[in-house]
Amino acid sequence: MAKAGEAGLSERQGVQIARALADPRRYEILTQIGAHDGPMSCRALLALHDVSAATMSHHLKELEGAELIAVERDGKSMLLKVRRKMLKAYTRRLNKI
Amino acid sequence: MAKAGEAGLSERQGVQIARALADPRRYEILTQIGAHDGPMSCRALLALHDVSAATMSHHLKELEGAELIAVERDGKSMLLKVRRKMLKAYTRRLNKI
DNA sequence: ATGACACTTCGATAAGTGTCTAATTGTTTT
DNA sequence: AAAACAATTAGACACTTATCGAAGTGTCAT
Repeated sequence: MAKAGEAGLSERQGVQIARALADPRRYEILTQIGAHDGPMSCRALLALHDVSAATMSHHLKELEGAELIAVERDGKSMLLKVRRKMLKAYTRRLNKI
Repeated sequence: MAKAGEAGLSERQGVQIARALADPRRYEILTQIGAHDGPMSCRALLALHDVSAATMSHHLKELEGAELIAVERDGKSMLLKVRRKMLKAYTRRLNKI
């Protein structure tokens, strides 16, 4: 019996993750959230990318939609964390090819 | 061009692989080549997809450009194989996030 | 050589996407 | 309440891409 965390991704999830990872900026954003010490804010990411807040918001929504990041809100700020279990599930799928 | 072994992927390779995997049809093509017993031909793939030969050619070029498949020619036919080392290198990169 | 087969290339098109500015919503501070 | 701050939404634009049909290239069979 497989553990909950090892369940396979749905078709839709697979596609959404692949799409989310396909944009270089989004990939970079993901690595930056991952490398950050503790949850990262949208503001902190904006300091690292020369794009408008609207564009950043769009990218974060894609990453959240793909469930590659977890988003919490703390007052005005966002708290962003990488969902590594999701990444792991995705790579497991790729390695089955 | 970097080898797929233990060496990391270049930035360009990472982006190209992610993009290649982001189209559902291309992902399916890749799994079908992988599931096939021995090298697969373009013709065999065309039997599985309702697209023109031109479109299939385009997708195979993307997969080849990303180095996700190896392409050999045998007379009229193509011989397609999955380059699993490349997939492995890509998943290794993702799991480092 | 002629024709059939297996792709490939070209030009076009419709749909998708990354980006912006401007306007909006929600939250904290004064 | 008003101003400031953080993020979102809406609408627009430029660029990319999945797709096609048609014409081209290389290979095998007759």
